[in-house]
Amino acid sequence: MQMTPMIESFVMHFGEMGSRWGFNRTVGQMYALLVVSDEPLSANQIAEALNISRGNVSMGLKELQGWRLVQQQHFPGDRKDYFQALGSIWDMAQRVFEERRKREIDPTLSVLRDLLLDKPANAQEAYAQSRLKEMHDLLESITTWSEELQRLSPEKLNTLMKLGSGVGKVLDMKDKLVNKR
Amino acid sequence: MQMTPMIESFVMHFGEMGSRWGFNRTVGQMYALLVVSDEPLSANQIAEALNISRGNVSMGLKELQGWRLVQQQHFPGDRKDYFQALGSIWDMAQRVFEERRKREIDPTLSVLRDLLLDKPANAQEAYAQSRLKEMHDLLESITTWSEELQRLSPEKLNTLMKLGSGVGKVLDMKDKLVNKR
DNA sequence: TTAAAGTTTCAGTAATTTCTGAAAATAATA
DNA sequence: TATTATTTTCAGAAATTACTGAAACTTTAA
Repeated sequence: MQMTPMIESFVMHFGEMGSRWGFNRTVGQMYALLVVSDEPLSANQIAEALNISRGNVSMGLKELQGWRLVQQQHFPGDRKDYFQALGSIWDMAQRVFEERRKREIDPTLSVLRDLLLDKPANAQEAYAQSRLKEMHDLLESITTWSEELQRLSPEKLNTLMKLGSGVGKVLDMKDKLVNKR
Repeated sequence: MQMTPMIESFVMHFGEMGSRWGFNRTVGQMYALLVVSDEPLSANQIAEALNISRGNVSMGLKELQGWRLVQQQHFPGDRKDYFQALGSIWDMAQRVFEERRKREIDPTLSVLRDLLLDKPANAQEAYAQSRLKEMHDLLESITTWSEELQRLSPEKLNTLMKLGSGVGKVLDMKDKLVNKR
C-alpha cells in the first residue's frame, strides 16, 4: 500500500474526525486506509502504512469488526489474515447509522423507559417526567423510522432523498388520496 | 433544584452518554438538569446540584450555548444570569442534528471536495478517488436531505415518520402519478 | 467613583483514553 | 510433536481531555 499524498490526506482527516464519529484516531485511519485500498491488507501492512504498533492494529481491527465495517479474508497458502472494508458506501453508511443508534440511542431509551415507570414524588418530578416522556417518544419514533428506512432498498431510499422537500407535496397528495375513500 | 433519585439517575445517565453525543460528562449532566428543571437555573445552582466547580459550569454553559441548546435569561432586579433548556424536544432534536452535521459531516465533505479536484497519479489513486467520490455524493445527499427535512413543519415530519415503511408505497404512488403525464 | 456581585479565564492537576511492545496464546506446517 | 508464523492480550507509558480554583475581568448600583 503506497501512501500517496492524496491518500495520506484522506487517512489523516479520517483520523482526526474519528473521535467525532465514535472511534479513536488510529481506528479512523485504519478504516480510511481500507476504504481506499483496492486490495485487502494484512495487519502488518496496515501497521506499516500508518506507522503504528502491531498491537494497536489488532485492537483496532477488532473494533472495526465490532462495527461490522470490515471483513476478514483468507488466502490459501498464506497464513496471514487480510482485511477489507465492507462492500458499498451504502452498506457502510447503513452500518454506521445502525451501530450508532445502538450505542447512542438504545441505552437512553432503556433508561427513560425505566424512569417513566416510577410514580412522580412531587411537582418537580411530575414535570421532569413529562419531559422524559416527550424525549422517550421522540427517540422511539426515530428508532422505528430508521429501522424502516433501512428496510427500504437503496434505490427507493435514493428516490426519497432526491425527492427532498418535495416530500411535503407527496405527503399532501397521499392525504388527498386517503381522504377520498 | 432538588435532586430526587429519579432526576439524579437521568442526569447521571446523560453524563455517561455525553461523550457518545459529542460533549463531555459534565456538559451532559448540565444539559440534562436544565431539561428536567421547571424553572431556569443560575450557574451557582447548577454547580451546587452537580457538585462541580463554578468554572466548569461557566465553560459548560458556553459550550451548550455554542450548540444553541440553552438560553440565557435575565430577571429584573437580579444580577445573576439564569439558564434554560431550549423550548420543545423537537427543537432540541433539530439542534442536535444540525450541529452534529456541522461538526461531523461538513468538514469531511470539504476535504473530499478538495481531494477530488486532484488528478489521480496512478491506478491506486484512481480507485481511491472513485471511493471518495461515492462517499462525497452520499454525504452531500444526506446533507441536502437533512436540510430539507428541517424545513418541514414538525407535523409533516411526524406524519412522515409515522408513515414508516409505508413510505415505499407512497413513492410508488408518486411514480405512477408522475408517469401518467 | 467605588464597592459589591457576579462571570470568565486559564495554569496546573487529575482523570481518562490511547498506544506501545513484549509476552502469551493460537494456528499452521514439517 | 516441535517449530515457525501470526495474532492477541495487557501492563505500563504517553497523550489527550476534563476539571478545579484562584485571579482577572465585567457589570450594576450606591
